[in-house]
Amino acid sequence: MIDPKIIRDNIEMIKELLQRRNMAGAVDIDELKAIDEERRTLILKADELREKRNSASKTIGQLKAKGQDPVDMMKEVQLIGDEIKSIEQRLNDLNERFRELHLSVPNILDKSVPTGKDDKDNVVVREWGKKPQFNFEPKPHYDIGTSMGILDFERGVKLAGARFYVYRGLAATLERAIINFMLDLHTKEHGYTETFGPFIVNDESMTGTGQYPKFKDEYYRIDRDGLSLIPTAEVTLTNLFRDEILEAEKLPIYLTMQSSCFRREAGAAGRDTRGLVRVHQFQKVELVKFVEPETSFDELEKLTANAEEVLKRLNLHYRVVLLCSGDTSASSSKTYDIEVWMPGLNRYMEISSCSNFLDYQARRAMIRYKKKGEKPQYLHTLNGSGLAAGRTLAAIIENYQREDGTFDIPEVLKKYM
RNA sequence: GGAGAUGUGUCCGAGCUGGCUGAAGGAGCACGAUUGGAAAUCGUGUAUAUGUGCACAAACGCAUAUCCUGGGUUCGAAUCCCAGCAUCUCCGCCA
Repeated sequence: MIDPKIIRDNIEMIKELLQRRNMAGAVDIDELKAIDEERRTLILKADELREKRNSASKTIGQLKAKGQDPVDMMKEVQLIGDEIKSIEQRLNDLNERFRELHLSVPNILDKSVPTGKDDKDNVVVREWGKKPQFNFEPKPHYDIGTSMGILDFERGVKLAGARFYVYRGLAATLERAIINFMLDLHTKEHGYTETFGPFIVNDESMTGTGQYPKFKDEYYRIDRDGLSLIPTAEVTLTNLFRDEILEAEKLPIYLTMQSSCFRREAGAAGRDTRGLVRVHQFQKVELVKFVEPETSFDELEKLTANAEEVLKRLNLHYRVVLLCSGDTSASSSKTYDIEVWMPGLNRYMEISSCSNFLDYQARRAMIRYKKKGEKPQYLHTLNGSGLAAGRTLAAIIENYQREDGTFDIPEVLKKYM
């Protein structure tokens, strides 16, 4: 959520924002404004009536204490009560609709974000390493893994359906090694605190980070319990401090957590269907930061660098892409994607996404901080993958492959095997 | 899953035979007085949200709401009723 006062006073700016984000029709800003105005007059009205009722009730109490029985006055106040009740009912409806619309308004974009329609308009900001050269035709990871007997897609389908897979032997061990390596790097060298929490969370948590209410179709929800499987540990980590006021001295807070991530991938049918690239369950090491507002863009650069460091140590060629206005997610004000080179697929593949949400999530989730002697204010949240483990496994298989159909283990992972 | 108990401010803790209680008392914290300095002592202050006033913002004023959450009864609810949630105890179950 962005500050409702900003919307109130800058209708045109918000409309422009929707244009740039390629979601012009997605939110009815005029309706939002109209509802906001109506609810404010009703709040005023209701408050005035309550004031009247409070003072009248007080008088009634005093009169009764003196032994009188002010029947007329009580009748009168009862009518006020009825009026309040009907205003409250209308107000409830309005507030609900207002919140619905308000939650749908995307975040303000940072000035540095290029205007563009989709991923074709994203801007490559840097590259690291170079594409490996092979004196044979490099194969995709799923062919290598399947023929080695370490990736089993058929049995994944048998167990759970399309886009599920099974790791056997080396693949399972290697992914575990990847996760441990990444966690060690982020905790021992980058200053993150290793955290572990629920993979299943309630609706408030899913709303706090922006998954609900708009994108309900993309996640697995257990309706009888009102709980959802997390699509990323960002949900668990960012909601840790929901409805809390943190002391300023505790900031910044850096957290990392490994989790399985569950996504329906609705609407992605037919895209990247093969292999480990797009699946319903994958493992990921997540990075989340809670910071003071003035520092959040510096923190974004550092966060992205932390994720890049994983690829550098694995010696995998990658590039960093600044997402354009149309490709940046609604909660984010600025996002860098890190894309690793996949020789077998012959393209770059997103392996991390690092975003600065400003106070957008903090406002939804009511995460604030307080300096001594000052009022509480919303802090800024950031997150990034550090990295997606399954895709890292796929990248290693493709980049480290040998002509004989097997692959090497990156040097830094050997001690984890 | 079954039975019972509990749920008040930063914390402890009164109130719960309905009105004068945003909430006694204590602790903590902040500031001030006292002191050569400190302890002790004394004084003052110590929530959040929303709306509104001041051209805006800050500060401030006013109003409303908040005693786990949501409903209800009542002229009026922290106090009564209902539902939910959480914690604790006992039983059941279990990696």
